[in-house]
Amino acid sequence: MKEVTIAGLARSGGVGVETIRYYQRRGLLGTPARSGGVGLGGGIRRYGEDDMRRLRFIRSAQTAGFSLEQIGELIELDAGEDRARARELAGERIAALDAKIAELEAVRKSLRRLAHDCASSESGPCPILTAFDHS
Amino acid sequence: MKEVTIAGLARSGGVGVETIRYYQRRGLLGTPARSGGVGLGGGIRRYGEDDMRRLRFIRSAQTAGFSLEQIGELIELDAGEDRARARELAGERIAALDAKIAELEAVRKSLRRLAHDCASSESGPCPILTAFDHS
DNA sequence: CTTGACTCCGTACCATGGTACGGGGGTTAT
DNA sequence: ATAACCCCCGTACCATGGTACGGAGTCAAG
Repeated sequence: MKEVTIAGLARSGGVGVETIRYYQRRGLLGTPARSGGVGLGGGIRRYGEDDMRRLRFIRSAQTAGFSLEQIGELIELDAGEDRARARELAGERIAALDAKIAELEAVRKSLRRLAHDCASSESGPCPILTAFDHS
Repeated sequence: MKEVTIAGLARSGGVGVETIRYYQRRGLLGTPARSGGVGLGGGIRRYGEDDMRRLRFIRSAQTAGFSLEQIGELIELDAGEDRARARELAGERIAALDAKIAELEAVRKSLRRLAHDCASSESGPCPILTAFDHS
């Protein structure tokens, strides 16, 4: 069942070991019992498929623009099955994504025009540097 | 010629006074001489159209995803007329915007599907909470 | 000529999402 | 059994982009 150490888990998620430990501190990932646990300082923790799925979830949700705090809430919902709340969070995020995408598209459009104008006129001030004035 | 105090400038840009002062510390905005300058501590600084334009530039460029440091560079280019560098910065930003927009669109798409699935099935675990697993 | 709103400035603090350090011990191959 | 490498944990630090605090000076109105 493919159990790995913290470094393996980190690699599987494309993050650093310290990031895993950070997520544990934030309560987003659990800290498995130490195996081989021999007295002082004990052994080494082993992570399995569940942890990898959880980690992937965190990274995906993060890409989706959820903050770590919101991700924590999502994870708690997972236990509580509060579908309404989950949909609410998703809806909020979709609206925010729509707005952000529209904004970025507008910016990209004007930046493209500017870069083009700048390239096609060799004299005078570069329009990139003055254009942001008009909005 | 409509000169204002720092609070007026801040309002004109939709930011707080402290933000203006922060930009000054960062070298993004200048600090005009104090008018009424009477001895110890002097008078109050007045800001004009140039400052407002500069502030608008900063906020717009920020919306475009430039960091304050990059904005500082852009402002320096404004004096130096280095068109090639300006185009380079714009090109980098456009590429980054393209990537970010594509990413956000992908996320939005899956989130939309998920919210829909969650709404249309009233039993079992809400798919929002498990779906991020598959990518 | 005082009151109240505003300014100046330095310095400290905040949230977010990590990243680094260091002293300890564990595990594995040679 | 010794080196080379990994893990554990607490604590400190980092970048970014601000926000807050507090004492002192300034300015316009009443």
